[in-house]
Amino acid sequence: MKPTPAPELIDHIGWDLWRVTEGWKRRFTTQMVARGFGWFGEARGNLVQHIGRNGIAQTALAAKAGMTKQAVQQHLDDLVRDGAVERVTDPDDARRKIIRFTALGFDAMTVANDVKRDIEDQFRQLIGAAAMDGLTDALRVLIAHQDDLQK
Amino acid sequence: MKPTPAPELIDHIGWDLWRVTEGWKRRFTTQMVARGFGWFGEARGNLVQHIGRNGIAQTALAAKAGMTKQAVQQHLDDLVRDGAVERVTDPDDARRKIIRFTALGFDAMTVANDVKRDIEDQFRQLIGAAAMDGLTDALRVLIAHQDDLQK
DNA sequence: CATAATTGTCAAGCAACTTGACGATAATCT
DNA sequence: AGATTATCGTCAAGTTGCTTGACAATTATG
Repeated sequence: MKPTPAPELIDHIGWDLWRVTEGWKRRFTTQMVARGFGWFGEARGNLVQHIGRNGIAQTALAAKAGMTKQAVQQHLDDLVRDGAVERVTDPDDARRKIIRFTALGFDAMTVANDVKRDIEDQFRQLIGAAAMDGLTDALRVLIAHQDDLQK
Repeated sequence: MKPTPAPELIDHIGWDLWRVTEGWKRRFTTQMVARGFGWFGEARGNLVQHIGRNGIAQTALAAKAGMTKQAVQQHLDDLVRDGAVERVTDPDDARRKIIRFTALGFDAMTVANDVKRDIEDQFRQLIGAAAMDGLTDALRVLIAHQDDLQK
């Protein structure tokens, strides 16, 4: 006697975005594990992508990654332990320590880039080249205006 | 002298997706707080959207939300404490407890739906109606094929 | 009716953060 | 110059959102 299955759940863009993003992350992590870089997890990937070719100081890295310096430090402890990056004291400022990729770290980044391209290609195959371009453009515009709609 | 082949970071779709998704979540949470539903946080929102109008058992809810029943239980403890849902023992099965919205819970869902629509409208204004439709379609296709590209 | 499965629960632990406090160093200001 | 102020990295502890493991109560199955 209880009909009314009623659509109480709105299908919203945020939910769609979340699911696709989760799918992307899951695939990326799976692929990195499969290629022997299992220590290159999700959180570390998000951090490590801000380390440039020439290295970066921890605090600057934290700012770029949008995390506290303490959070960054904890991830870096692990990354140093796994041999992906190294901490070098800045000769110009004894307080500062520069984070730089090791050879292993560069390898991981190269593989990560390959994986990203692979996933992107599969996306493109699924929805078509035109839709893929549209998707990218739309996301870029939204990102560019992220701060405008802060409120 | 730098013989580094140096893989500089490529701009990938996953990063774009992540940033837009984060922006969406941040805005949603901010708006819910502003409208007096600060207890309706991000994790709870993801869970609560699977509670139907007629309620649902905890284990079934966990399956829908893709979490363990223990994780669900912990969120429900909070939601019960905040008066958003209630646990009712199923008359047909004394083991089972049905999770149902209270009046406050329904209010929260209504407000949440409004907020979602608002954000969606702002997105549409930014990128245009056509691009918004394309975005939604693209995301839906990718979601639909999520399992195909499991590997 | 004995055994197995399911439901919810208690407990402990882990990952990815956070805030707070602090010593070492560098920059700025009298 | 010296004294204050700011910055950098670090140690410690707490929070959130999950996880795995164990278990009693209840229902389903042989």
